[in-house]
Amino acid sequence: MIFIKKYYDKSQQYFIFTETTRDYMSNCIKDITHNEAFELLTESELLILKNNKTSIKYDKGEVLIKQGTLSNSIIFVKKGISKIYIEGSQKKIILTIKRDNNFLGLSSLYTEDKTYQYTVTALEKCKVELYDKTAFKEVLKKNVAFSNEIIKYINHNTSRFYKRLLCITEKNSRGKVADMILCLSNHIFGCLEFTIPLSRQELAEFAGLSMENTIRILKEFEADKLIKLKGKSFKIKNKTMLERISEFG
Amino acid sequence: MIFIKKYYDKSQQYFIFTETTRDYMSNCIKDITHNEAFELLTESELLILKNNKTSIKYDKGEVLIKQGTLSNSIIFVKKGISKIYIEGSQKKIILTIKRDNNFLGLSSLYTEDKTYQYTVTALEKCKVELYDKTAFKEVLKKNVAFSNEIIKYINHNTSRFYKRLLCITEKNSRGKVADMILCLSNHIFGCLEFTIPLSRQELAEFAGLSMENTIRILKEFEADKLIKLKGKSFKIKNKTMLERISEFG
DNA sequence: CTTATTTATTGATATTTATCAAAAAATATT
DNA sequence: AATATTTTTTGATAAATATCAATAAATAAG
Repeated sequence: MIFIKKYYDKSQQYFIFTETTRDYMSNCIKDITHNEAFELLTESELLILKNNKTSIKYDKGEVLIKQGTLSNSIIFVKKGISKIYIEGSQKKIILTIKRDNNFLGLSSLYTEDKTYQYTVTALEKCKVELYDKTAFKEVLKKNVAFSNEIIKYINHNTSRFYKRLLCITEKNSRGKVADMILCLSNHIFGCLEFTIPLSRQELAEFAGLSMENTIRILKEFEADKLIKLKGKSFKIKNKTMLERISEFG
Repeated sequence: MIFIKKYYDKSQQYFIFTETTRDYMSNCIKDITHNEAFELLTESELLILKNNKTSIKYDKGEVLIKQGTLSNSIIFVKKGISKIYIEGSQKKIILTIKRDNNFLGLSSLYTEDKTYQYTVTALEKCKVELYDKTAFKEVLKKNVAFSNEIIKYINHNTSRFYKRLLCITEKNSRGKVADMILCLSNHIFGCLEFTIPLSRQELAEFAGLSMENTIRILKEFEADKLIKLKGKSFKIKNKTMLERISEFG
């Protein structure tokens, strides 16, 4: 039987699940793809982008965007998984993991600070298109529907971060790890069995915990038969319980 | 002599400041005002807004925006201080405190989820203008410069949240409290002596700590002659040291 | 002005989580 | 295949922080 430890529950040291109708705040809101935006462009606008486009392939581990450098490009990832993270003075925190058909660098479109706010590195081979920011802005000026679609993507990211901020403040370490596993399953891989392109250290940076703590909780989940682990391959065996740990932890 | 306690510093239990050139990540990046956006509009566009505008006054404590309700308005705060916060299932976290001449609700402009992501309440009397979202979007569609200015505001908020996320993950409790005090001083009140419209509980929600812990650290800062406290009135006596605590804590 | 109620403060304590250290396992290198 | 190196895991421990409880102070209500 699995319980969730709660702070200072006097009557019983462990908290047993009860059915309540709380708002369930998870990092795991579904991500949206960004490819529809291009369909809003006219031939001439597409041509502007085409003439200011560079197609590049990145290998695993290579840096697509480096925090602090001048943001001269808007990047569209056609294929591949990448991690977006902020580098602090002591720690790193992975904001999100992005799949195919996503823009990178939109949050640096119009800002006083002309540098990228985060670093992006490829977690596997990535095929990307670099658009010159000036040209991209030109198209943005010409086409209001396109511009609004871009606002939509930016706002979608923002609402993800609101949730993430709350999760980091509110959830305990088990909740964070459960949430991360569900996030990987639901939104990155879309299935219950997957192999992560992340080290344990990176998992910790994603969960916002120390590596040792993250590992310990993963092992705990394994002992409780919630997941099955083998190196980087994960198998979710009791999704309902993971959801409850994420919700109540 | 003031030291900053560091985790497990073996050689010496307390960490003494050393001059390094680290990136200093603070929540306290300067906020921008949003009134310039209106200057980009034509007469006819201003008229559309004017015809879809309601002017309202809110008293202290009243709710301007409620998380989860349908986002039918874009709000422009002409005058007054308000707090923006996310309500979790167990905790609240104050995202930011906004002054005069700021838009609220921009992050709900274009989203699948048509509800507000956060709650906003007045910390003092507020004079606001409610714009019908449909009309606001109509103007956005007509005027690209306006649209881009709005993107700028949204992105500015985003970069604030990136920093905030990092601060919450990286800083210890003293660093968080020091950072909060500096934020209030630099960007909300613009001076070293100010009276906060926040309770201790709200300060804790702003710092992301428990109320008791927040109070204890405030008292500690007072004992160390960094600040002077009297109820809700604050006086900063050693800004340099606060900055270092925020930086290294 | 007195009493009730809320808010702020302090102290003691428990829990969570990070850190350190060392071993085991996995991967890379020769 | 043997060795070196890195990553992962485990155990022990310390520090940070939250919680509980009780008191003090401030504010509101009668």
